Amino acid sequence: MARLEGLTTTPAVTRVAPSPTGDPHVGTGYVALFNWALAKRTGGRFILRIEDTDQARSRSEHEGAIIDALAWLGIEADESPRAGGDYGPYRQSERGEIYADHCGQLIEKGAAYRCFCTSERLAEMRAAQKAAKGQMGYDGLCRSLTAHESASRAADGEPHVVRLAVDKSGVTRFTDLLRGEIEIQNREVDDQVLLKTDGMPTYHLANVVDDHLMGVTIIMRAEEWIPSVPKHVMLYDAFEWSAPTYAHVPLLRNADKSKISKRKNPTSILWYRDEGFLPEAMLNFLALQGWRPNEDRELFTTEEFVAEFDPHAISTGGPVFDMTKLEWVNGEKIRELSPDELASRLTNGGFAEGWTRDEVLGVLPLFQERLKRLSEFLDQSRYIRETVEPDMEGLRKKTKKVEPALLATGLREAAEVLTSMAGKSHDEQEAALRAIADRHEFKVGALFMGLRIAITGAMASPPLLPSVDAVGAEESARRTLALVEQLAATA
RNA sequence: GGUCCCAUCGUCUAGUUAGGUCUAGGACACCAGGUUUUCAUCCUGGCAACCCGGGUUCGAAUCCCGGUGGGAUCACCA
Repeated sequence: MARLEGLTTTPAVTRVAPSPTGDPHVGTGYVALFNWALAKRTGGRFILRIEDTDQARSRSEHEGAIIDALAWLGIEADESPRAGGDYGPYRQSERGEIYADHCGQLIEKGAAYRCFCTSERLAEMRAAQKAAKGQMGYDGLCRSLTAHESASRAADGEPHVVRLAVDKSGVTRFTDLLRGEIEIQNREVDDQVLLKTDGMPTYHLANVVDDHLMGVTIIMRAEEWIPSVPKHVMLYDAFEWSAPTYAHVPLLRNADKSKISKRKNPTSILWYRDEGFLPEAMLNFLALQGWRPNEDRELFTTEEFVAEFDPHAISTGGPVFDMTKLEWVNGEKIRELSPDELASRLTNGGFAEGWTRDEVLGVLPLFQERLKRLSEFLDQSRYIRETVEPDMEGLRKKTKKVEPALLATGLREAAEVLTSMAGKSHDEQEAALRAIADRHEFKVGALFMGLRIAITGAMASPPLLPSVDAVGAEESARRTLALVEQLAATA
């Protein structure tokens, strides 16, 4: 496609510009990671700008949550409301004068005009356009106002917005790094509102002014913005600025291919954190949605990603968010961690309530290869701390061929072995247990399954003898004898 | 509906820029087998795709055109 030489070698100034209107969105993380990686790789700057011009929906607590969530992923902005920087403020609500001033320039140049139309008139106009199945968009009524009338009505305090004066003839072309040349007929472009009645800019104005003033060199954002690029290009032209490079990345999708949404997928980064997904797994997985290293390899570290990332290589198809693959990546990353590190993550992340770090470390060998999410730890390890209701039905199924009385006898003897041989090697213990089954002439598997269900409660559980160690020999024997009684009671 | 974007296994993708090396490669998932007292891990193998139709060409997954399908967008939200 539109290959840009030097893109990965000249310092890039990139940005992510979330709106603080909800929980930190996984899509924000997705776009942020590409922008961050390019800036980092090229030794440029990565800016986190808060687009809070929608005063009704923006909430300040979301701003902090977004910055924190990105930091959790390992994405730290060089410039942001929190980090500061030379091109601030980084909160659009604090840049009102800048927009007003630039908007004034546009009006003077004739590239924008005041519009006094009421929302009622706009609603009627749209209804009529819809009924007539005609072209949608502002009809340009206020565009014919004389400069004098426009200025004096504004001076009288009449509420108004400022609109972009689009030349409806011709076509606007721009190049997208991933998609090549895109052209849109100007008649399709609406006289977009640039400055709202409340004096705040809309996205279109704010975004262009800020990106220019902050020195942004490449805009990587979601593809949903493609249709509005002509408006931005017109603004750059009107200001006589040169436009940055555009790269519209695909949208993350639900299983039905629609744009990823709360209803069909967890979309909050906080949810993934609280479920026990590792930030490095999350980042690896997200990067995989459209990008991959040169070799056939899907697991990589954040450092490797940064070192190799090239925006040209992002694919254009919208990737379906696959939780199963995320879990696989997470499991792999969990297994890569040192037990020490994993124990820390478990305790610090609140996934081992009631356990000390050392206690966790002690039993970790039983669970490290079994965890897909850190949140599973408590459930998987429950049997170690408390008696778990044994799966009697499972036991019956697995020991069908053994005389119940015989099995009971075997289990009683096994309980005896567990206590008498406590502290001996697992090999010796196992040999003794096998001898029991052999003596009574039934399958060793049945005996082990009985013990397993007695001690861990379930048919599928961590290795038996290490579990006995973790539970304690006395307690294990007690649970075994309890099972024997339960067996007799139900027989 | 208008406009724009996209289109390789169920899913993520390699291959498309410079057409042959592609009887289309890898990974997840799934299935089968091995290791294991269960599960998990690990190992081996298997299933499985170039949306359709034309054209260009000796040759097309790759280039062109037309369909079809999916998506996004048409706000004083971003």
